Amino acid sequence: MFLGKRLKELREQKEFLQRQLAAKLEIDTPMYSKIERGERNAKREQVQKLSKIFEVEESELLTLWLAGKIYDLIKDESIAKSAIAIVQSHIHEF
Amino acid sequence: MFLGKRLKELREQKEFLQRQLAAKLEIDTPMYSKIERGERNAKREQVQKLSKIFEVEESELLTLWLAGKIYDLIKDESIAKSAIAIVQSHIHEF
DNA sequence: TTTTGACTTGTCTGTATTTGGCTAATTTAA
DNA sequence: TTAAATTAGCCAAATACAGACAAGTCAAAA
Repeated sequence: MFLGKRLKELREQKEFLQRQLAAKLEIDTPMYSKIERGERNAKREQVQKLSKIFEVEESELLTLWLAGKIYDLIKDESIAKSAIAIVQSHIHEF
Repeated sequence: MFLGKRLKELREQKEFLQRQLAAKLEIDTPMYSKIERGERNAKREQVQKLSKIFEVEESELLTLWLAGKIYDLIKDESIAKSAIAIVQSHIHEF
């Protein structure tokens, strides 16, 4: 999973323990572990907190987080590519 | 919304009433109305039923349905484009 | 101008999914 | 072999959502 992989990188780089991050997010360690492995989805506010803790751009982590949510939606769909193409053609309006 | 717009087209083309389709899906008319206007999400099985009723390819409607779900996820996100780009680069593995 | 029929709006509720906590098991490091 | 860190599994609380129902709008017909 996109976000989890990056969180693990950052955590190891900064030499934090899962339980320390869990404490900062006010969840228990197993829960943090699940987020890191992509077994559970983080909430938006948690991602925002994590970007502060790790001192990276909020948009970096939020992008990975959103990508993961999209991926969960389409991962078992054979029509995934065409659905994404439709969305893209309507996104240019932003 | 993608699916709703197409459903309305098909319904008008075949001259069905909302209440007839609602009956076939075993939901009430307001519910069908909401699906058509994109105020509510159809379930996968409903989309499949509708493709049979309207005699169109199941994949056509399912693609629109999935596109709508993706769109709901990203519509308020400024980072939508980059998140989609990430997903796309990982989708080529199918 | 009433009535009728098609569709929409708003609200409520039961169900299903999500989120998080707890305990136990497993892995890793010393 | 311990001790610490991480993961797995299960249960309860919180949340989201499909669907029902009642009441509304808007046409066109009577």
